Amino acid sequence: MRFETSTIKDIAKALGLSTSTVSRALRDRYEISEETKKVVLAYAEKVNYRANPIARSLKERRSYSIGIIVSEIANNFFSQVINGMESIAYARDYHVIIAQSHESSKQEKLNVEHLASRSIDGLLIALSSETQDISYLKDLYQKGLPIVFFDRVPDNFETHKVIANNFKGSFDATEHLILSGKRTIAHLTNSETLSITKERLAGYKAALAKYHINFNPELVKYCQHGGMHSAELEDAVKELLPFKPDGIFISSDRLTTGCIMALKKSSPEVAHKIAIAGFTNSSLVDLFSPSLTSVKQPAFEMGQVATELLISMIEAKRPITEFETKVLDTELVRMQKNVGNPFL
Amino acid sequence: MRFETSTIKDIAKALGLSTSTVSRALRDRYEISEETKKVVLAYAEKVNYRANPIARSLKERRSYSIGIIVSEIANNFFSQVINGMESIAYARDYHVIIAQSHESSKQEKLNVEHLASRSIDGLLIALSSETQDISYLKDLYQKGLPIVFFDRVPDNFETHKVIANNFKGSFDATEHLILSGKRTIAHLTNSETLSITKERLAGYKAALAKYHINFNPELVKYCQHGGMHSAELEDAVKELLPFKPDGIFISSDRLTTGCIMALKKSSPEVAHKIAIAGFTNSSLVDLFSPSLTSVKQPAFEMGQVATELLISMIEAKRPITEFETKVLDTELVRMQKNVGNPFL
DNA sequence: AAAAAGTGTGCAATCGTTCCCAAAAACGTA
DNA sequence: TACGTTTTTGGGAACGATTGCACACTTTTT
Repeated sequence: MRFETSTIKDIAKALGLSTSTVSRALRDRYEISEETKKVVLAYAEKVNYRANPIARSLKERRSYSIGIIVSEIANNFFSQVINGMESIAYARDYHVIIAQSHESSKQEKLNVEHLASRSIDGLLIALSSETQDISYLKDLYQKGLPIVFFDRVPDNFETHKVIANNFKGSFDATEHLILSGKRTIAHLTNSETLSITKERLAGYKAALAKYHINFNPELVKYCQHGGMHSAELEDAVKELLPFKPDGIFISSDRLTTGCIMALKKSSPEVAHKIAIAGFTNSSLVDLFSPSLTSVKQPAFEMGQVATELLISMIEAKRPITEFETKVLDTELVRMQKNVGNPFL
Repeated sequence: MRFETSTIKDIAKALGLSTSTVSRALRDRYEISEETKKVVLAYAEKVNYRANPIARSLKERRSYSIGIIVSEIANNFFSQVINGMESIAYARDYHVIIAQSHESSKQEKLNVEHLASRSIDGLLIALSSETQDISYLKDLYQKGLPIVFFDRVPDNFETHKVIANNFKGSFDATEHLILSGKRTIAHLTNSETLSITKERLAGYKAALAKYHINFNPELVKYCQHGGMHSAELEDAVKELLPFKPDGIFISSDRLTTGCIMALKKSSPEVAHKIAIAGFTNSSLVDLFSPSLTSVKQPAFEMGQVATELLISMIEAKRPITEFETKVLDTELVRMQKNVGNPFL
């Protein structure tokens, strides 16, 4: 079960050189004669030499790999973010290791520690909806692991962060509902502890205030597990319906699709009467019935920006003291009236 | 930028033992006195010792990690497969590295070679729709890398494979369309070279034959890039419409959603008049309008089975000579008549 | 012509483990 | 007591790469 790959030693032996010389020729470092370099490179090419990244990692104490933690890859938003991350990472000769927390803080910690022990050079993480205690991340950070947060960020952690303009996205979506004549607008959202939850709630409230609509806390429902359990969502929807909302603003991808599903299942007769606006990056919204207004996050770009920041930290010569929080604008995609109408 | 973790050497020094002894105590191998073992384990626990997987990989020439190649993680089917793989891998102390081919054979090869150089212990792969030449996989396999194919498998490669019962799934879906009274049934499918394409086409043909409907090759459209380019899909749909199909059977996840989208975009007036049946593992089909009949693959289970087979290969004492191709049954989820009707 | 500076190469240590081999300790038996 | 056997431990060589240092050789400087 073992590979037969040629090593630097094999090359050295074959060419009658020392391993150091071969290494230098390959790495193109230090002064080395053009001639020997050419010979070595040619031979390396011939035997299809590939440096062993494991050995290099051990020696250099770094792995040229970046860890990514998201709650789920089966999520439009996150898979798009990951694609953005990959695009930058590959271009800069890093590769990525993806792990899923499944919205469990325990799983999250396990994954982070596993990645750390595999000598990742940096970590890109969106916190799980359960996560409260991030002290283990602080420890790792203090030990020298660069970390960049995206989407779901902690507020008591000084490092680079990349988020969407959650306040504005929520404000716009809520305002859109109001301008379409809705007055009893419910808000279905994620775990109360998440940064995105707070920011999106604030945007929702601000829009209500602008149009002098009273904020009713009973119209806000939190989902501790981010909609991972369908019962959680169905309960929330059930509790909202008695208030007869004419609009719902939903604050995350999974919740948005889950809510429509729950609505259709529990009360198909009202499902089409409630206007829905929600965060989602699903490319399939055009197919949904009832249709909805969606807030799209610049997911791909978010992944790119986060990765650029992380790599800059990794490759920084001196410790970084100034951190940025990049805020990217969301896009409001208004419901298309005729979509979902079977007679068109 | 470096971690301060304690090594086996540190423990040895602190306890006045040799590294060999400490290693043995930790690994629980060879004969070692209960007493020293206890002391070592206690101290290791105290300093929170974590073995360095990189060093171990180098020494043991294995990494306890499994490579996964799919065309895209932003695909319901594949993300579910990956979840199945993770579940088994983690339980058996392996971890997974995911890479995407984006349906490009070049990217696929690059990824595979990168994973191989990172000393993965085995590879789980679904071929890209572009892939024709798998000689590089054969090379790796011959050099000792265990490979298990799933979903899209080559026929000229002797190893374990896990696939869905594509013939039956297609047969059932096509038959369902026929039984709902459709007679001009088009077939939109993937690249002609893929195993799944051939099998699903055969199922489609068989169903037609059973009901004495002539097979018309012009009603079959292939998408070389698996629907990665929306133009490709729109063209295919446009070419099909003149034949006035009353039903379409679509053979992959991305194509199914993409086709409905294209249909709605190009000819909203007929979109709801054509009955659609297609392979998809989207959890959102209930929201789609027009609604459709879907063929669901046991994705999670497929991932589990493939991973179990792979790990059995990795851990096999002697070379394996008998290979199996596991075939898992699909499930037909019939269209719900009232779904998609805004007046219900 | 000798000293200084510059080039190209090899030696050997190192990263953190594992494991072969041998030495030491403990025990048993004659 | 002497010797063999078993158990436990330590020494040290790998695994494949990088790199500081020393050394040889060439070229330049004085």
